[in-house]
Amino acid sequence: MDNKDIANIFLRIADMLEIKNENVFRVRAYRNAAQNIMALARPLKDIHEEDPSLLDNIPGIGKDLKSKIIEMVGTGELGYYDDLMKEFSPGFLEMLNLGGLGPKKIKKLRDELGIENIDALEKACMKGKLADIEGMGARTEEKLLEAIEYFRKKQGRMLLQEADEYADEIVAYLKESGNFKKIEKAGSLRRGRETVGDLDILTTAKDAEKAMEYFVGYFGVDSVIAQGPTKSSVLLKAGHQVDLRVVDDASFGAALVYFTGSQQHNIKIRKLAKNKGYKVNEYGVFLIGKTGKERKIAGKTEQDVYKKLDMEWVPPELREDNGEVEAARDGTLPQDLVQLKDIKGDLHIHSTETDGRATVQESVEAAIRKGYKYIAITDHSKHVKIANGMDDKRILKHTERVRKLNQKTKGIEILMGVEVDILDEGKLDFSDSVLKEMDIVIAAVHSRFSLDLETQTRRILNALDNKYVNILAHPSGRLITTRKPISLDFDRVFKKAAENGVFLEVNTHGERIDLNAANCRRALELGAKVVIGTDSHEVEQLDYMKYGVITARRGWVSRKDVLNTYSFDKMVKALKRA
DNA sequence: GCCGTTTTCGGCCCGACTGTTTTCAGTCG
Repeated sequence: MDNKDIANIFLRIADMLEIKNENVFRVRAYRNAAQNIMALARPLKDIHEEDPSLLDNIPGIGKDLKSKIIEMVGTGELGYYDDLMKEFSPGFLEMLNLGGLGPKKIKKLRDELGIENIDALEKACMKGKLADIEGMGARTEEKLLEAIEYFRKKQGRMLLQEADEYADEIVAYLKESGNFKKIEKAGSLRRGRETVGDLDILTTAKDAEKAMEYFVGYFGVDSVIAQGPTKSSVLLKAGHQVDLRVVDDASFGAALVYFTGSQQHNIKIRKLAKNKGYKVNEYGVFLIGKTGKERKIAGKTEQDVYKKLDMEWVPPELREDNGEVEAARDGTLPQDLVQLKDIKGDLHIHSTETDGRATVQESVEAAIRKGYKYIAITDHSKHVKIANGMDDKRILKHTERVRKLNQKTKGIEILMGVEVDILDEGKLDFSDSVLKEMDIVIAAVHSRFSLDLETQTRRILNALDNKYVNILAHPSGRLITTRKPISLDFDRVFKKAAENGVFLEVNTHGERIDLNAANCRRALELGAKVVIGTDSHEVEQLDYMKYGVITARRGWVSRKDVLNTYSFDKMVKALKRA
C-alpha cells in the first residue's frame, strides 16, 4: 500500500463516518491526516521500517491513526475500514461526487427512498419522488439531474498548463468588459499544483452586479451553478467549474489569501489569528474588542494580512500547510525561491534530428528571443526507435553541425548533448567514447517501467555511476493521466545524485512535471540539486519553463539549487564531475 | 481523532449561496 492508497482509505472512512453522522471533528481528523499523508515525499512503509516513532512527526497523525497506518503498511489491509464498508452497498458512496449532494441528503435518500446508487437516484428524480421528502423539492430534482449529467461527462482534474490556458482565456474575456479593475487567478492554479480541479478568479469591479452578469455570459459557459452578488460559479462546456468572486479594493488582499488557499493553510492561519484575539476572513483581519465589536486592521494587501499575524508573506506555492506557516512565523522561509527570471537557459531540447518538430536553428532563435544565455540540444539515442533515435554515426554528424552553428551564432552558447536511454542494469545506449564527446549528457528511462523496486533502483543507480552522466531526466517516469511512477527508492537515487554531482531534472513537459514538488524538497534535503528542463519538442514548449519553476518553488527550491540559473561559466564548471 | 506560548480537557476557520423554508440546514470552498 502506497501513501496514496492509505490517504484514500482515510478519505473514504471520513465520508462514511460523515454519513453515519459522527462527530464532525473526528471526520475532519481523517481528512486532515489524508492531506498530510499525500504531501509526504517518503513512503509511509519506508518511514515505518526505519523507525515507527518517526510516524509521530507527521502532523495530524496521533495514536489511533498511527496504529491504523501500521496495520496498513504491515498487512495491506485495514480491518476497521473493511467493517465500515460492509455497511454500504457498492456505488453508494459514489453519490457523494454529485454536486449539491452531501452526507445528510444522501442518508435521507437511502433511509426514506431506498436509493443506493446514482442510477436509482436518477430514476427517482425523473419520477418526482424526491418532492415527498422534507427539505427537498422539484428544484432539487432538477439540480440533481444536472449534477448526474455533469458527473457522467465530467473530465478529471486539468493539467496545470491546461488550467492556466483556460484561465487566461477567461481573464482576457473579463478584461474586455472594462468593468473589472483587478483580476487575479487564485486557487490551486495560483499555488501551481500539478493538476487543478476548479478555476478560481478574484476581482474587483466598478459594478459588482454587472460584473456577475457579464461573467456568466462568457461564451464558454455551459450552465450557471450559482449566482450571487459577490460570488458566482459556472460550468464550462469543457466540463470544468469556474468560480468568480468580486470584492472591495479594501478587502482584496485578504480575499486573495482566502481564495488562494490551500484550505489547510487558511485554517492554520485563522486558528493562529484567533489565538491572538483576531479574526481572519476573506474581508480582512479583525481585532475583536471586549464587547465583541470588530475593528478591521488589515485586508488591502496580502502582505498586510500576514504582517498583522506576525508572519512573513508566504509565497502562494508554499501554502500547503507543509511547515510554511511555522517558517513564516520564525522568519525561516526560503528567501531566494527560484523565479522564472533567474533562468538563464534550457538544457533539454529536442530537434528535427530525432522526434522534435523544431530545427536546431529555430530553437536557438527562440531561446535568444527569451534572453537565454545558453541552451543544449539533446536528442534521443537509438534505443528509442519510435522517436527516431540516433546511432553513433548520426550523433557524431549531428554534433558537428551543432558545433558549427554555435561558432557562427552570437549572443548565446549552444551545447551539444544527448538524452541517452538507460538500458537494462543501467547500461547506457551510447558507449563512453561517444558520451565523452558531449558537453552534456542526460540519462533517461523510456522502457521497462514495471521492474520491481530493487531492480529498477539498481538500474538507475548504475546509470548515475557512469562518469559522463550529468542529468537524470524525468526521474519517476510518470505521466500524470496515464502512467504511474516507476518503483524507485527515491532516497537512494537522490543520495547517489548528490554524491556524484548529477542534477535531477524537473521536467516541465505537460504530462510529466517530474520531479514533482514533494520529491524536489526531499532531493534537496538529501543534498542533491536540480535542473529545470522543458524537454521541448517544438518551439512553443520552451514557454513551459514557468511550470517547472513553479513546481520547484513548491518544492522549496532556491535559485542556488538550480543548475540553469547559473551563468554559462559556472554552469559548465558544475557539469564537471569529480 | 488531534492537539497545547492560557489548556492533557475542551476546544476544533469562516462565510456565500441554494432551496425550501418563514428562520435555517446543507453544501461548498
